[in-house]
Amino acid sequence: MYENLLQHVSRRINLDKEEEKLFISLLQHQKLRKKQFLCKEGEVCKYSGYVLKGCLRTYELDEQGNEHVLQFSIEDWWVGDLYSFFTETPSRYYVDALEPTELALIDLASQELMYEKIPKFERYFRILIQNAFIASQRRVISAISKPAEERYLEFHQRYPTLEQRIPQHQIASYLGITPESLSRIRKQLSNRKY
Amino acid sequence: MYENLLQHVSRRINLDKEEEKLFISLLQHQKLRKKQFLCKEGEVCKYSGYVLKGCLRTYELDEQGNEHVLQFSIEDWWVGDLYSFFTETPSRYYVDALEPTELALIDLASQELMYEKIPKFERYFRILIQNAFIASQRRVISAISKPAEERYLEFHQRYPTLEQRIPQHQIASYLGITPESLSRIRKQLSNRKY
DNA sequence: TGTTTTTATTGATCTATATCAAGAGGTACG
DNA sequence: CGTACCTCTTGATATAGATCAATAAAAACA
Repeated sequence: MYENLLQHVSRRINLDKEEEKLFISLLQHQKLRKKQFLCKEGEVCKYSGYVLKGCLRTYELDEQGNEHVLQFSIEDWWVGDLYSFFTETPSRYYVDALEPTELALIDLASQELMYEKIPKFERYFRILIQNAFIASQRRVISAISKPAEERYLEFHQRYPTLEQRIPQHQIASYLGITPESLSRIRKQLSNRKY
Repeated sequence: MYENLLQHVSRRINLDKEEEKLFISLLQHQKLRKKQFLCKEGEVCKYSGYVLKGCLRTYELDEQGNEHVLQFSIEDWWVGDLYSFFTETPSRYYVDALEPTELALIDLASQELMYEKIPKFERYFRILIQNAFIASQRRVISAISKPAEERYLEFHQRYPTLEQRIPQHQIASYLGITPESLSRIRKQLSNRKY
């Protein structure tokens, strides 16, 4: 059931069988149907989740009620609001399922237990967060410096599989443009190709 | 000389005297004059730097030769291109000093030695990077969903001291707008106050 | 299978911000 | 001390992308 997750860990650090067992024992399995929430704004995000199957989105709702997608999470990614999770304060984000989804959840106490019992777990998460941070910084640069078409092309090239699975208007939201604009951009690009 | 840095570390993890000594022994002290570079695009970023004094900026240069500021780093922040540093690949960013600056540098081999000898160092950097990641995600949301004036106000409120030290056109670049626009936004705001 | 909901497209118009151009203080420096 | 060069401001105009509105196709659903 957790083969992928254990492999994901073992690509970064080496766990012996005992350690693997401890880790697994701390996980909870959860299924979400489409549109179900992993967590909501105003609630403490109690879990970090490893996506076993499916796809989720993390988004913020602004005062006018518009959704702004912070990220998509598919198989073999961790999902959750890190800030809310670690500080146990109310989250500013919603996380919901775009597809039927299965997760391996870990709560804060368990995560801290892991850090204590198996210090190299710090390394595992340090590496993951470091990569996420690097990617986030690149997205900042894109967002502040590049026109919509270029941002779309970057997304298209970096996440070709995501683009298949996810409705266009969600991608538009991730890119910071309206669905109408993305539709026009795609049209222009496909005209230009021929 | 490194009191602030040691305090910075000790607020996150506990080091004994021996460990502190090892850490300090791996640091190199560097001074930069205004406009000098810590690293440049195309070069491997050999060091992570802890800012002892001064202020730096990390920026990207686009094809048209425009600078886009990714971040400012003042006292008690770490600076450098994490991706280039850890992968030892050429950086896409420039890092230079906006003021006369002093840094405590650590190279990759030393950092890895620290991780090996004092595993809790993983924790120290995991916590720092986690906080940086959280902040970066918030900036993404701002950049893709909020108008320039609001982004400026957020910056103004979050980094009031930075705004004093840094030329306005650098802040404009950080916000993803032109210096002209920032000038007009500030004018409007100051008119509205009275 | 018919009905509702979601998703994508297209057109007309509007607006926030960019661009281009000029000038004016400040500050650094030869 | 004067000359260069940063830095900021202001005005005129241009434009990328938003908004509003309508339609239609596709998917979900009962």
